[in-house]
Amino acid sequence: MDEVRWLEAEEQQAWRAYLDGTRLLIQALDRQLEADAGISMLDYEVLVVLSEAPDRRMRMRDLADAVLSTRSGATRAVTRLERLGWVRRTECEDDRRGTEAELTEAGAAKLAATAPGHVAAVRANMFDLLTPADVARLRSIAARVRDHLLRPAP
Amino acid sequence: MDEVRWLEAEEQQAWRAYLDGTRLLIQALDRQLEADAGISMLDYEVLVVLSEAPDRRMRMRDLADAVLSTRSGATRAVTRLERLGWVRRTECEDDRRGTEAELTEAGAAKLAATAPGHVAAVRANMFDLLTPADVARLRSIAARVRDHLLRPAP
DNA sequence: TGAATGTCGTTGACGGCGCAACGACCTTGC
DNA sequence: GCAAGGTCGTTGCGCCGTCAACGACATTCA
Repeated sequence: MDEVRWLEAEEQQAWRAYLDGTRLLIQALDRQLEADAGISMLDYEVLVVLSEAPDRRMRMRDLADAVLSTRSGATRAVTRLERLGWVRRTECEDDRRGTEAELTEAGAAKLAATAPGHVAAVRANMFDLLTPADVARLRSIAARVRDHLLRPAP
Repeated sequence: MDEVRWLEAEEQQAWRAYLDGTRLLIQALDRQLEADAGISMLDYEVLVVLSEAPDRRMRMRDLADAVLSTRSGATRAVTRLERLGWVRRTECEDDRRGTEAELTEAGAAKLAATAPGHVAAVRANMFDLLTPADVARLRSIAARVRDHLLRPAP
């Protein structure tokens, strides 16, 4: 191990602020969703991803990848959402191992009812604090980090 | 509820990239710490916070606040770290309800051994991808979000 | 064709975390 | 001085997530 390149003061502060700000933000959004819709953030993301998929359906594997979770995470999320009636399971036609998750009408309605409050919270705690230039820069930064870490298994 | 101000395309992309990039980054750092030091990110933060405290000791309540966790989270983290010998519990002198957590010599050594790898990972997955202007902007953005959400109970 | 290898989704075991409730202790206000 | 109410740290409970292992099925390749 060579000698260590520690973080500069500016980097240190950026890192702490990023860590703390992110944690607080996610917590706040999770609470908002839990309180207003009785749903977790992962569950919400599953609904969003499904709602944007062709025919509102997706294979479990693709769903897991889309929400950056594991297969077992997807299984359990879909099981929860299925119990609530927002999602339905069907078998794949071309691959008899496969299962597809499909957004139900009730699920689409739930999402439509939940989205405004969530978006409002995202605005209030994030975008209302940012200038357009901030947003552009943040998008660029976050995309770089994401793509860097996504390269191994895209 | 008035009509909804949805996210602009640019905001939408920034938001998704931020969410995904953050999740991947935290995962990567957590894995690195787990693999190289057998320690979680919260545990690592506890060690860092303690190492920077006067006399390397802190009350449980302050510790919980410092790592943005709950009292129970702090209790369990300290219990874990105590079992490993990195942290020691002592009673408060002026408040007989209180408990203080103190970083041991072994804990300080552990932190010194762990920090270089962690910092390297933070660099590799984040700051090496950023220009100085990016860092300054990120710091500003994150600080705004953090302070906004910290106001209710500082 | 058929065996070896890989992938799919699920499950059991395990651990982390928040919530609520608890006993112990402190503080306030009369 | 003391009762009422607040705060401290801990713990039982339940939820959620990952990991490892599994049976079922697909794919590959000789």
